[in-house]
Amino acid sequence: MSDEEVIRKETQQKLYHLQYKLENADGSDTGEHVIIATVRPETIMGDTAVCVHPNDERYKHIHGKFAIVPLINRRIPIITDEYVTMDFGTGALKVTPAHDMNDNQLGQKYGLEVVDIFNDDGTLNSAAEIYVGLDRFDARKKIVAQLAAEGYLVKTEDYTSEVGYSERTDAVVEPRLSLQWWVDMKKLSGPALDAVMNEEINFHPAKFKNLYRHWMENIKDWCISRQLWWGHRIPAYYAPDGSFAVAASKDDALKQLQSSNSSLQSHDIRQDDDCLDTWFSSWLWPFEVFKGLSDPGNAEVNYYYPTNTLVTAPEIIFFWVARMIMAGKKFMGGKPFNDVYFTGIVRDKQGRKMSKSLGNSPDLLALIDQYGADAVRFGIMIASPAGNDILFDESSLEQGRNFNNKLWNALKLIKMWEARQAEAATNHKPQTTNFAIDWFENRLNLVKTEVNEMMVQFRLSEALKTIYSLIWDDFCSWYLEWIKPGFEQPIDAAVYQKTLVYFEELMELLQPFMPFISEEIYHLLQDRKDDLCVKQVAPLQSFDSSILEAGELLKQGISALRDARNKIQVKPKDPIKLHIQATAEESYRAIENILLKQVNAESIFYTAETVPNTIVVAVEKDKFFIETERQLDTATLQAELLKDLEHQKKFLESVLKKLSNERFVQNAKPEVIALERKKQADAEARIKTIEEGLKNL
RNA sequence: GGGAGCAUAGCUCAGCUGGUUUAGAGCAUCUGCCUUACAAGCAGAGGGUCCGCGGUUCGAACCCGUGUGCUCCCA
Repeated sequence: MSDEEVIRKETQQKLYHLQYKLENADGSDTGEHVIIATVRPETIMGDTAVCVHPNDERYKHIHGKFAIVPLINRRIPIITDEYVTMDFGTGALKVTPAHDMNDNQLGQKYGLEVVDIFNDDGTLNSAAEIYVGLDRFDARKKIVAQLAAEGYLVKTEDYTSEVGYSERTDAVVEPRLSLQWWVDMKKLSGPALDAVMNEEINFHPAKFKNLYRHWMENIKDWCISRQLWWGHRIPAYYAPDGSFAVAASKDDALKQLQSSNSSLQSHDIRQDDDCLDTWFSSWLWPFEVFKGLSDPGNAEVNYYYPTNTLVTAPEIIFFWVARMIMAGKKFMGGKPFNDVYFTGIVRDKQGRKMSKSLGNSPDLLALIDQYGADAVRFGIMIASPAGNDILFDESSLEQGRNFNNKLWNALKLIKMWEARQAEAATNHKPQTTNFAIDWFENRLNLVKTEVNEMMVQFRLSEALKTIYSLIWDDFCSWYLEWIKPGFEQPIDAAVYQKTLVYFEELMELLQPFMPFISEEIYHLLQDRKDDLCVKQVAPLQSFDSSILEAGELLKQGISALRDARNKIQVKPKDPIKLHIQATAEESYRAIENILLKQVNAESIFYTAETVPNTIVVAVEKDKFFIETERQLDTATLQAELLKDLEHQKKFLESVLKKLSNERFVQNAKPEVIALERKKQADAEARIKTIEEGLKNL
């Protein structure tokens, strides 16, 4: 059984002090004894040495002598090793190589005999010589009684130590030696290590390369025998004399064995009872699913191998990923896949792994009922960068649900326009909003490029965040508001058609993350015969950054004016008059209509001078003057402006400090310096604006 | 015991090659809005000694060293 399945528990035991008679090398009695302490007196029949620490003064005189195991009178050597703890028990250790891991290592080091005294069922076998057939615990009682009766038991004390129990049956685990099959890994690991270190195979995230390297450089041989009923039985066959053959069938094995012993018959040979480790079949998976090993070079394996991307958990890098790479290199002569994407483990809010015994796994179907399948996908994906565990929290599912709702409402809005657009053709003259269309088209192309880059790099949660923000912020909060016609006004047919196309393209981006709602909206927007889930993605298109910059100016202007309105408590319904002192008036031509509508201004004037009795707002290098009928609370305003002024001055100071540093100017890249100069100019302009604003109050 | 990783806002986390207006998102908080798509919403705001210390650099959340705390893996 696996070490993993051994549960160590503090257990109350008895420590028995037993005395072993000592003999000289020539077999004569020394008249002395050595006392050992043990919790498992029934294993003394497996003892093949007594070990003491070489520096232990108490035992120096017995080095090289022999001890006699009580009851069975086996003569065993006294050996010395620093492994022995002098102050535990009596400082003399009985060595039982067949039934203790550490003793086994000592046995190998000193070439000790191995005497296995147990049967598979925990009863004593004939090697024990006494109490043969008795259960180990019954034997313990009887042996203690006999040792006491015959004067070998010197002392008994209470003792607590860790004992291994079976995870499944809670039985005390008895270490035993058994015959197992192993794979020599050193021959396989080299090419597999190189493949990952040379980035022939790419790990995502790459941090797992370190872990992989350490494992591969310190690789140990692989025990592939498993004492289980279910699995592939080990294809090894044994002859009565202990010789063996590994073969695909019993007949083949017999033929092999007959070459050295022609009298062997089929009924003489016996197949190994053990099964192969489950990973021993799993490591064949990338090619044997296409019969790449059993039917080499067939059309399927030629087409599919190497595969693209393995998606798996970091905890099985060693068990599975490394071994698949080794098997691929060994049996196929090449890597099994190009990329490996490691997902995180979903944990509960307290960071615990989800498990049946803790009962902390969420009911996925119930969550899907509650939030929707797309919302559950969204909630998990938005929170899981590659290779990092995620703490499961329903609030991200809620975010997904709200996003679904947002998408439906955007669809509802656009569908409303469908009808009004039809009416529009006759009487009304539609308003033009070309800037909004141009801007969103470029914005869409830019974000598509970014998302594509992220997908190539397996930054999936970042890609989803980017798409989410494109849809919610850019499309819904900005674009739809910009093109939205006035109350019961028609929409320009061209704008409407463009909007349908944009919405479709957004659904195309979203499809891998939220397949259901994106497909549904795709079909509801326009009657279509094709399906989004199998649609070929259109090639990326370039974008015009000057239009994007104009869009940024527009957004900033709107936000700054809304913020100012908020602060001076002018209600959204109260109109204002807007005066703009612009460094470049033409940069406002395309966007002024949208700006006017979005900040509820009744008119826009361009001015070269400061406008008295207004509130000043700085946007980039320009100044916006808000003229309003409302009575203003100048005290709060002044405080706000002073706070902002302070901030800007500190900022300017830090920029100037950098620029006055000669070494910075000498060493930094020109574009970095240019940026710092722009920061300086902007900050100075803003400070001037704020100071004028203060004067204006 | 061996190894790997993590530490950034109240919470959960992004921040790719050191320089992008003295750090970003979601949730939570605060202010104002039941505005004809959406109150599961809209418009704004506040909130950070980027774990401590030392170093490299013109420049550090990011690179190096060290300490502390936590997590995972060990055939």
